[in-house]
Amino acid sequence: MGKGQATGDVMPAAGGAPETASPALSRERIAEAALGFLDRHSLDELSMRRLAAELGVGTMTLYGYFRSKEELLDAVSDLTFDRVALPPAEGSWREQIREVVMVVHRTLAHHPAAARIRAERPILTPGALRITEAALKSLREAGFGAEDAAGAVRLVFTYLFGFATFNPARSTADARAQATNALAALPMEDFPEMLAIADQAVAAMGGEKTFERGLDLILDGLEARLASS
Amino acid sequence: MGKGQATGDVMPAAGGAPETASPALSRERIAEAALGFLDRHSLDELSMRRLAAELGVGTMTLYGYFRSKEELLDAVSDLTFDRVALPPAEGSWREQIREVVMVVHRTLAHHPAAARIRAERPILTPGALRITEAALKSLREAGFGAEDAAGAVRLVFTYLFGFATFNPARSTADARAQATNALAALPMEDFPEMLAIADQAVAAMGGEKTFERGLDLILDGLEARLASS
DNA sequence: ACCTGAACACCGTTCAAGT
DNA sequence: ACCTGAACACCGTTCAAGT
Repeated sequence: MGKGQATGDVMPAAGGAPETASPALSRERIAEAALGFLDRHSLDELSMRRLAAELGVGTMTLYGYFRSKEELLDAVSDLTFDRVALPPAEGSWREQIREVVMVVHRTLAHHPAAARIRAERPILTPGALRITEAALKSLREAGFGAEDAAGAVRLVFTYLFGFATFNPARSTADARAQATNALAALPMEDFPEMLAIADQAVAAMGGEKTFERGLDLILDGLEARLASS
Repeated sequence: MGKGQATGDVMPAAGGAPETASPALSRERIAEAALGFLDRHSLDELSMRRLAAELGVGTMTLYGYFRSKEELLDAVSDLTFDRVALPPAEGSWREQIREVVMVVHRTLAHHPAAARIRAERPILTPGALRITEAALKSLREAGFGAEDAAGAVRLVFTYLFGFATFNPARSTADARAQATNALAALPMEDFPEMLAIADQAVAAMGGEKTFERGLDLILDGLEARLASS
């Protein structure tokens, strides 16, 4: 499926090529370049024209490797998740799930566009499902039923992608300042609760600690479900 | 803030105007039209040109009401959340939170684009924060500390928007068939767990039951947190 | 005051052609 | 086999003008 369509990653005329010479194009190399672009710019800024220019080729050259921009973005998504290195399955089921989730979380934090690409399109490629498979194995061995395990995986997936998409990237000082200002502008009489905990509300808007606290709460819920079955 | 920039919703020359005559333009009426468009089409399909055409005005007319497409989308988002009718605060804190979450969930399910619009932009308008305020009130009265309450609200927000964005809309038969096929194509030796529960995995991909099961698990986690503090 | 066409600087993609 | 410019049908938005 998919990846083998490239022409082989042979360097052109091995030997004293100048450093500016680029290796032969391939689906992989183009997807790689797109991923690199997306780590530096937003998804909206990625265009076939800009990407081609960055690779030093004509725009239409890319269409020799991908049928459409959508197919290219699918490849970027695959590349991202193919690279996730699964942690060894050690410790309790809770520790195992936690590790898998954190590995995916770090990937999404490092490649902010990866989650966005996936919006409304399901993830159904082997490279990505391999991660689901590992989580499922830990849960089933711990005693979760088929339905509970499937629901748990889905909940965690929704949390991972939701967090990556709807929390200010890297919770910049800028985003915090903006939020603080917006809250300060609220009328005290209509928003007593929010204003009383404004500091904590702004802190909870993003960052590692917020992610992990939410994850731990979900794991608490899973633990309770397991105990009562 | 904002909404009062319109010129007033006066009908033009009240009287025997033909039915095709449209009421005077206003920020509200344009945002309304955009929301209607988005309920029938995807976010990608909304363009200033198409929206203007649908309203029977020139494209540039819209720029007399909104400085940019982004500002228009913000208004659509505001409109959506302004309309959420908060349920009466009755019953236990858990019932109260559950009701608020379900009301927002129904809104997002009815207006699929609303969540997408919000990706990476925080929600900080009074109409939306009013919902947060209600949730916060229930949690604080129940005894949640400032940090726990802020974290709970954030977790629930992430779940709501993550679910709306990353689960196949309305879990159509089409999406299910696609998922079933993709799973059936996996090699049995690499995906034993996934294939053993394929039916449940596909069922968990979307739908009301999946949403509510995830929500109840989060509420279980919150309950445990409250009990242990 | 309110509305707008033309124009500019972009898009993704088809097509017919270049080597 | 691999690459590509021109062209088409779109975008959001600026500007200068219309009533």
